[in-house]
Amino acid sequence: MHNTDKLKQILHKKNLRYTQQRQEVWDEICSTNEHRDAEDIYNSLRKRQTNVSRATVYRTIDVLVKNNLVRRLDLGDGRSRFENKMGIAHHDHIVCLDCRKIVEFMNEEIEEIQEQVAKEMGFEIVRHVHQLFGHCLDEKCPNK
Amino acid sequence: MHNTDKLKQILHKKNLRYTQQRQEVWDEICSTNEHRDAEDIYNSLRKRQTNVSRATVYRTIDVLVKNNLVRRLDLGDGRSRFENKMGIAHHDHIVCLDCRKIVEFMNEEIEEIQEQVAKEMGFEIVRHVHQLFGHCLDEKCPNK
DNA sequence: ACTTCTTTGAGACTCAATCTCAATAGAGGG
DNA sequence: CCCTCTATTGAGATTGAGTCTCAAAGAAGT
Repeated sequence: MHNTDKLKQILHKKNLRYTQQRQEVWDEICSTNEHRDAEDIYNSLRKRQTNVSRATVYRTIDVLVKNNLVRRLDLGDGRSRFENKMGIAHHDHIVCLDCRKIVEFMNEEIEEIQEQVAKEMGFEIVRHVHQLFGHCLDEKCPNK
Repeated sequence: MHNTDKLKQILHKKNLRYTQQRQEVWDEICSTNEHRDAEDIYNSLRKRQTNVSRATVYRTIDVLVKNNLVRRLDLGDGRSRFENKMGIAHHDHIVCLDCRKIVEFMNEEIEEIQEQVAKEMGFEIVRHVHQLFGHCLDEKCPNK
């Protein structure tokens, strides 16, 4: 389904209005696979003459996150990052402490064990955070 | 080793000064195994007539975290929680979304797999965050 | 077009955490 | 015990991501 249609569909289902601003924010988020924060997204919009206010960027992102179109990433540095979730399989993240590169990983075994562990401890998991922080072995990375 | 001695030892090694305030903050953190934030710790100190300023509480916690006496926990709700790390084995956390109860877990298998995964992706892990969020099956928990 | 209700923008506000800087106080040496 | 050299402290200002307010603008159904 095209991005525009998907957005319209979801907004309609939730009795929310389809607006130019919401479309612009959604387009901007779909335009890359980087892990950007709200300020980055706001600035990218301004750079291409699309003036959506900061408040609206935040509000729209909230709508997209709540409706599962966008994923919020908290890497513990005090601001949320966002990634387009459309047709993207679940994954977790490895972050390089030197160059701040973010790489995605997914391991079915870990997913299963953590489910089992939670069950044993009397929990039903809704979501999880699994992040690895370390040093990448990339040549171009500083501290090499 | 007694708490006071441990603190003195570490401060000395780092050429930092042993002060009454640092001792008080460290004592307060050692006094329970709850996962409290800086404000909680600050308030507990005031409640027992120990006046350490908010800034000093934050600064002392930083010193303790950097020197591995205390662990910082970021559960994604906008404030850091802290736990005494002295003689405490590594563990991760499960959080109940209803009653905010925090339970600790540890699974050697997951630890090993994540190490392996990181290696395969060209990373050397320094630390990790692994948190499970869901609903506990406790009778006393709301939403039952 | 009319009406109703939602959304937007601009700036004020919140809140955890950090910074500033003058005053205070460890710690080692004499 | 005092001196000097620095580190530390307290009080309040500041930061910065994110949220709130409210009047004006704009969807969407009729």
